[in-house]
Amino acid sequence: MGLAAEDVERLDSIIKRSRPLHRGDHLFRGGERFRSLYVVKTGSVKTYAPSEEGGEQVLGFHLPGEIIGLDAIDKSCHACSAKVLETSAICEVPFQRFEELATSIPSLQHQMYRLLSKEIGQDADMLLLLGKKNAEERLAAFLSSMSSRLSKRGLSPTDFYLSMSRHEIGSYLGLAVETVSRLFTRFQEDGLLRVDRKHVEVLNLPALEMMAGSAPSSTHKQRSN
Amino acid sequence: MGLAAEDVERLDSIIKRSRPLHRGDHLFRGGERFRSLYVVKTGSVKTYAPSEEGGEQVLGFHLPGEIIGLDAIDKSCHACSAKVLETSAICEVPFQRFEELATSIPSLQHQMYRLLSKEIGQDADMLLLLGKKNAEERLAAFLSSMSSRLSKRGLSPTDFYLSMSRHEIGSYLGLAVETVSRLFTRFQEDGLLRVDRKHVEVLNLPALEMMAGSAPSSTHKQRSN
DNA sequence: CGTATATTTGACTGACTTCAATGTAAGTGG
DNA sequence: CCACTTACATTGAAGTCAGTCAAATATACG
Repeated sequence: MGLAAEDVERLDSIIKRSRPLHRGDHLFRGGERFRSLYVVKTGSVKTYAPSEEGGEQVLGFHLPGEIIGLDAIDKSCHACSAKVLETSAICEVPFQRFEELATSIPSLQHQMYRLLSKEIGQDADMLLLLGKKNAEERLAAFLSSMSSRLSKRGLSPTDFYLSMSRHEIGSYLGLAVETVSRLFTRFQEDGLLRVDRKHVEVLNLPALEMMAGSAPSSTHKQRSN
Repeated sequence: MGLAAEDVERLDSIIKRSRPLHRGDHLFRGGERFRSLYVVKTGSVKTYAPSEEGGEQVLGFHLPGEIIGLDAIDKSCHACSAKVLETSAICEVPFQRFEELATSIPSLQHQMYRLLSKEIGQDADMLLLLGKKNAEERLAAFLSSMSSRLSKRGLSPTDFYLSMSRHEIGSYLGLAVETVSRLFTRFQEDGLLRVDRKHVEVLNLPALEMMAGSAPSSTHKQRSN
């Protein structure tokens, strides 16, 4: 990270470590005042915006090492809600104190810029996915992303458990639950995966990544706007 | 903005003002090294990612007062390209120098965080649009957005020229050109707009905003995942 | 062990895309 | 100034992917 040892210590001193949270617990809800950023240590979290008519739009899934709440700095109150998907350890970083600290540590400042910028870049990838890719490519992209993010944390890139439901995956990818389910079945039939409920074994990662990279599998390509 | 006069002056001193740029000029291209942020003074700019097969995905349209390039801070090279849509005045802000300056002006630092965070929030809105809204709602949202952004700059919220083509609008909204064209026609038939080529007169802004707010107009609602 | 919830599977439908053709504006050069 | 070219926009017809509806399983949980 390029932080001196004493700086790391100072940063460490403002971080709050909570006891483990459990499935269904909220880190924050839409409308609440923004006070802290949250870092996932273990487990997983989803962020979502309650859309009209009770339905919810899933905005993202957050795995270990990832940060939650960056979108709330601007409005100083949360526009979305964050809910824990499985028993998780989450660190809380009070933003006000963090900002004061960052003022005196330029390299921390820079890291923060990069972090915010990275989030914007990832959103652009997602925009591309939702704007141009078909159902098959979307699920392939989702699984590829999970694979690479998990492996960054030293976990298996080809064998993992999905903590979110098919419905949540569908909401995130802009697809109906049924479509997600059918695709899992098809991917399995095609020998790309072995799926057992939440458990996924990726049998052909390169093929999955190829598919995700917006190379339509079939001869006809839709949505080539 | 909450900046002292002398700070404003310091900020002003690092900004480069270029001569007017013209339709088709690039601010930067994907792959180039990131050096500066760009602020639109007058005119408009589109950012886009060249997708495979020559097609391009439009990522955003940038109007006066808006900032371009925030996504490149992280990777220190541009992931997308930025092209001027009409004769425009653009300011260049060398990021390195900006960052140094921000270190000594905490309120500028804070503004920068807010700016980056706001961008993330807007991307989330767009995710929701692409994930859940139908064609009609998308175009309504696009027009509402244009209207409100223009009026923020003191321009008419109900009478404006679109500097981008129907094709670019379609790409941005994840729709085919033909769909966009048909919707313009329909909106006009329904008395929401008067359209003449690039010129748009909004006749019923509240109705348009209502439509954009994801309240399906017809009785049947698709994509209610 | 029974009830609620999640997932899967099938049949059908429709919104939007694709294909195709025409219309309109803008630009070029003789 | 007017053919010619090119790009953009509109409109119609037809096809398809993914959504909706419906029902059967499978799983979770009190």
